[in-house]
Amino acid sequence: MLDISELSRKSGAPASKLRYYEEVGLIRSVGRKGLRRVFEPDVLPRLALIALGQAAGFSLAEIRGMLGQEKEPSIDRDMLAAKADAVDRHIEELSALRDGLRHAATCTAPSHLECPTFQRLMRIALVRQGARGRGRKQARAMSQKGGTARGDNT
Amino acid sequence: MLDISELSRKSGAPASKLRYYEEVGLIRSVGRKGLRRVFEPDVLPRLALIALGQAAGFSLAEIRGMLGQEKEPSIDRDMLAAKADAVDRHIEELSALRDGLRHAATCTAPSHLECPTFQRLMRIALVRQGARGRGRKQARAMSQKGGTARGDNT
DNA sequence: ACTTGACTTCAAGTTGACTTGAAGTAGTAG
DNA sequence: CTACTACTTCAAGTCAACTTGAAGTCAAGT
Repeated sequence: MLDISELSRKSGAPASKLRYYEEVGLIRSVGRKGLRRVFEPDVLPRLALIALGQAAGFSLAEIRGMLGQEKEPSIDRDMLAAKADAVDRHIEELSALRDGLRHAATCTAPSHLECPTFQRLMRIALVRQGARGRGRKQARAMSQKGGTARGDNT
Repeated sequence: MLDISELSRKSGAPASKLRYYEEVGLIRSVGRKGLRRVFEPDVLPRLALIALGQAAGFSLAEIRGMLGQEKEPSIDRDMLAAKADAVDRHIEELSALRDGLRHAATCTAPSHLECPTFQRLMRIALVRQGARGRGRKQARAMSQKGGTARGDNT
């Protein structure tokens, strides 16, 4: 059993974050000692899991969905596989970006704008921009709002 | 010369975003026709460049720094190379994550918590969490705030 | 000349993920 | 028994990157 400061120390997350996570249902404390939360040690791996999900680009809401409220994470395997695919696509995009950046760094064309590689990059960038639902925040915000997102004014 | 709606249509970005970008100094309009902004066509590649930077995980502030206010982007090549390296590190992390996710999706260990691969994943996640300045928003927020970020309450 | 509709400004709102601050409480050391 | 300190709650603030809304303006078509 851990109190919040121990958990904070061991996990590296500030106490405020841990309280927040509890508040939004990502972790649970198993009781109180006086006022103080008491955590089971298994929240540590769970926190790691959460950090993992974030690193992979998922929102806390998505992560909560993936982890469920069970004690044992019991992650949906199809979900996981789908997420892996999503990460993979992200990686491909980033690879293209990296290549483009490297090229741009060494390119001697008079202006980047005239460099074909740079132009290819731009196309990639535009594709990304145009892509909906790629797991970033605006996309989610839009989907919640219901999507008449292009019209600037009525 | 383009007006904002043409630019919006061609770039795929809503007009509000374009106004916002101008406001924060990412793009410039070269004049007005009546009230209406008039843009030179070269803001199109510039917008692509901005989208590119975002895709690579940079903040608009960073991108503004990279692009400078010159008309010709004139990107600092060392900067670019450094960014490419950063993207590369990000890719490596994501690759590990993807591998881990895939494994987790097919892993038959009684609980993920007991699976060694999953544990490795967690270590990666914790490393990521511990790493400062990895180019995401909190990191930036911290660096601006000046960093006494661990102390929960004085 | 007048209407129209696409633009304009400016302030305020939104979202996610937290942090910060004030004010209160309780286990523990002395 | 009293201080002390580390916790507690709750509301409010922050940050980036935009979006939304209200109210105004102006160029062009009829």
